[in-house]
Amino acid sequence: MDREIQNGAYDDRVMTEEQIETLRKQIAIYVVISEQLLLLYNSLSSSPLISSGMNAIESGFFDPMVASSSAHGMSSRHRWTPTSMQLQILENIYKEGSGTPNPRRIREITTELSEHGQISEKNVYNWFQNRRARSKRKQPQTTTTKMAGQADDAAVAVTTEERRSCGDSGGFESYDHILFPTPDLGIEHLLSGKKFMDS
Amino acid sequence: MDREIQNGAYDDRVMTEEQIETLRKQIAIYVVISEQLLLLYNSLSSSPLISSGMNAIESGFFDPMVASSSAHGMSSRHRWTPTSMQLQILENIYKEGSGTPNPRRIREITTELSEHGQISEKNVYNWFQNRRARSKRKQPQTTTTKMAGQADDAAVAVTTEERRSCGDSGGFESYDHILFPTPDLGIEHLLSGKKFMDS
DNA sequence: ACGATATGAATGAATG
DNA sequence: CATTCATTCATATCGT
Repeated sequence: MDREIQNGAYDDRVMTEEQIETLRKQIAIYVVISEQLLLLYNSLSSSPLISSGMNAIESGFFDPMVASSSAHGMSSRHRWTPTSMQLQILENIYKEGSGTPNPRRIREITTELSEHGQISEKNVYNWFQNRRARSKRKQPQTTTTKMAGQADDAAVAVTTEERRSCGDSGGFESYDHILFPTPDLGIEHLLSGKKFMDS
Repeated sequence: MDREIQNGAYDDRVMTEEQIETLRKQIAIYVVISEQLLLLYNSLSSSPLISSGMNAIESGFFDPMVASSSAHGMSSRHRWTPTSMQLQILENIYKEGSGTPNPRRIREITTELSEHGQISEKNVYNWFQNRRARSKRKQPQTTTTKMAGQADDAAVAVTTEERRSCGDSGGFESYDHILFPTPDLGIEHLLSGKKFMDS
């Protein structure tokens, strides 16, 4: 693949491909781990975990967002916050649907989503409104409008492009506040329990 | 009608950053999932779980650059920090009564500010949003401390400006788009063996 | 180092 | 729909 150097510095990217590659590996590994664990669990437990659609997750078992909010008492649930499940579903619908959810559809969606958490039609409606409005903001970039004639930082090159099609790969972009513990969220601490910190 | 042709765009995050973010999120998700599953498993069995399917990881398969990443070399995820110059200009404009940051105006401002450092329309937009919100909520006044329009802006700006000259406007993003792993790495297939919409 | 504060950014909800 | 407001999250900086 060819990349065009816009700033003349192909080497000063904050993250090298190598690092990125590592990230990818990590993900792949986690996929495997999760699958293995799931299998393991299911093999010796009568409690259906995945067979029932991974309800454990929905039940707040793992949803970090829910967990965090509830930890705070959650008494102040002024503003609805979609659970990861709900978000995923919404994203899915958004992707296929022309983004023009008719009232009837809204109702359906709401019903469906209500199985994964508290939600109202209004929420769904708003969500789609916002989703659409916000994706409207691509970044054609091009701040070069009239950079006048200064010549200080030519290194700046907002390589913007590519719409915000982020919701795709899984629609899990709402995990921003997920606990991303320490930079070294290696699997070590996962595998060795919480003892790896001991040293 | 002038739809956002190619300029506007309050959302102009460099996509590399975004993609990396997505990767990080995915990993984070897997971390959580794995932890939960592990916990589940362990609660049911005392068997050596680690030696089961995780060997692959420990065997060095897992090679995180994690440790080196967020140390301080900083990856891409940095929030914009206005330079003193930019801040002054912003404050100026804010006070001038153009408290109505019209999209049009935003663009102008951005262009101007971009001469003093990396900045995007989104940054400007956010800045005004926050500035206004903050002013409103912050009415405690009476605190002759150092509020009002004294030297709040300049002081802070100068302080942070030099100090935080690390990833500032200079060498920010030059990286191009990174290749994205297969979207299939999403945890969908993990979470659901079924479809979400049973409608 | 940890905790408080300031502030950039994300986003649900409201308004036109 | 397009914008704007309000609330919240996350992180940088500073204080003890």
